[in-house]
Amino acid sequence: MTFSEENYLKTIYHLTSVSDADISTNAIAEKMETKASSVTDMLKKLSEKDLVNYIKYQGVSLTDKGKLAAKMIVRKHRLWECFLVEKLDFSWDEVHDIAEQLEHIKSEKLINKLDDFLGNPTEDPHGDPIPDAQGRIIKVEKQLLSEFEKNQIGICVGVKDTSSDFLKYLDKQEIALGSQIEIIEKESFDSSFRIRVGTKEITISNKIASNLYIK
Amino acid sequence: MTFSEENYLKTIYHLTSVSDADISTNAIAEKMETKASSVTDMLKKLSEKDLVNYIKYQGVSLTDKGKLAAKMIVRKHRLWECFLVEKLDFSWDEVHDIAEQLEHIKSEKLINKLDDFLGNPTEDPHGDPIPDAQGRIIKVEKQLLSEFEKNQIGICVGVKDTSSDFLKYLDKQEIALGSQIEIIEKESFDSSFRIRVGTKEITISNKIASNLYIK
DNA sequence: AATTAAATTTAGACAAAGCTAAAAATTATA
DNA sequence: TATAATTTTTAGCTTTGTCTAAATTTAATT
Repeated sequence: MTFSEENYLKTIYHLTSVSDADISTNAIAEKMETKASSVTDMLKKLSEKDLVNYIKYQGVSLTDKGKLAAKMIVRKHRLWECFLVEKLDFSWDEVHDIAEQLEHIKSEKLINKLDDFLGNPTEDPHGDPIPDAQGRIIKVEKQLLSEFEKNQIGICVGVKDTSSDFLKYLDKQEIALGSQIEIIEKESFDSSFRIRVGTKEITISNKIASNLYIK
Repeated sequence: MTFSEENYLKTIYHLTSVSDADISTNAIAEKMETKASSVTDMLKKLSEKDLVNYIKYQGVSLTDKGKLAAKMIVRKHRLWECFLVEKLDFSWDEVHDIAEQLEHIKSEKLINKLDDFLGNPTEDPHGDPIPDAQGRIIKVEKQLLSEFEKNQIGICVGVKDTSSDFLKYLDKQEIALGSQIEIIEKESFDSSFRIRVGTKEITISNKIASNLYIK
């Protein structure tokens, strides 16, 4: 499997986890910052290899084989992210691009040994679940902070947006995985939130609240 | 720089370290298991980028820029090999192919952090030197066991051949880096050696002795 | 020195993965 | 429902890195 094929599978996998329905050519093109015509070419190729179910003009979905392959790439990506943060002391906003490269290294033995070396983590540094060697995922039920009501208290367990900008903002506000967050006030005018993080009180926009997972 | 370009640079670097003279197209082709015509194409490209000095029909050598680039690839390869052996518990005969992939990961920060994580090793699991971040190499003077004479004693500090077969043979004979080796007898007929490794006495062929570095 | 052999390069072709522009199918709208 | 707008696909071109076969240059040998 080529790097490019792997990237397409991963993208389709991620898009599927949001929408459930078949994925459109344009959606893939947009996510991958490529052209629709390139996507069409690749879908034919992946279909040929039984990695996706593809019908012209109708969109695409992963076959079982494709889904497992995608999960293995996600597994690698997230395990490498753990390695970078926990062992090499990278911060959580720096690891994505490097993991994007490392996820394509081909060696099952390597990834399973890495898994053991890291103590078989179930989540990556952004709170996303890590599939095991069989592709099984432990789902943690979690809500967006934006769906919380006044006086509710929860623990930050993940981020939806993993962009460097967002993660650096969180660092600045001292919001990390494991932080306790309490809703003090919900401003009805702009849907912003007054929250307590640890001992500090801060105001965050609705956009921020819509990208924080709480349990 | 593409994977392919990096592989050519690395190959030229390795060939240079043996012969010193300009490298021939065929030598590169043979080492890389590709065709001479493909090599010619790539040499033009590398020359265009000032990574090699290339004159038609005359052979090729690395420029300073090319040599530094090659050293950085070798640095990455050998640091990753250390990681695999020391942290993930791979054996020394398993790491080459995986490091061959990992050496192409692009991130200076990553490789320098990995270097620190490993305690800034100066040699890889086969006894080969690891260039530092500036490309400097600590040269250790070492001899082939085959050049030793009767009654000489030394420590095994490296292997010339790093093929899995050879390394497994050494494991079987309990010869490892750091093993003390004493020449008991040199058989003039076939140039084989009777040696003492630790407490055991064994006989090894000249081919084996020609691939073991001793200090 | 002439000829043969070997090494090297050139020319032209191919597969992968991308692109643009045009055609076709689907969806939305008047 | 007919037309317009959007989406998707097709056709053809480009680049990278490879190949084969032919041409050229260098080296070896008579």
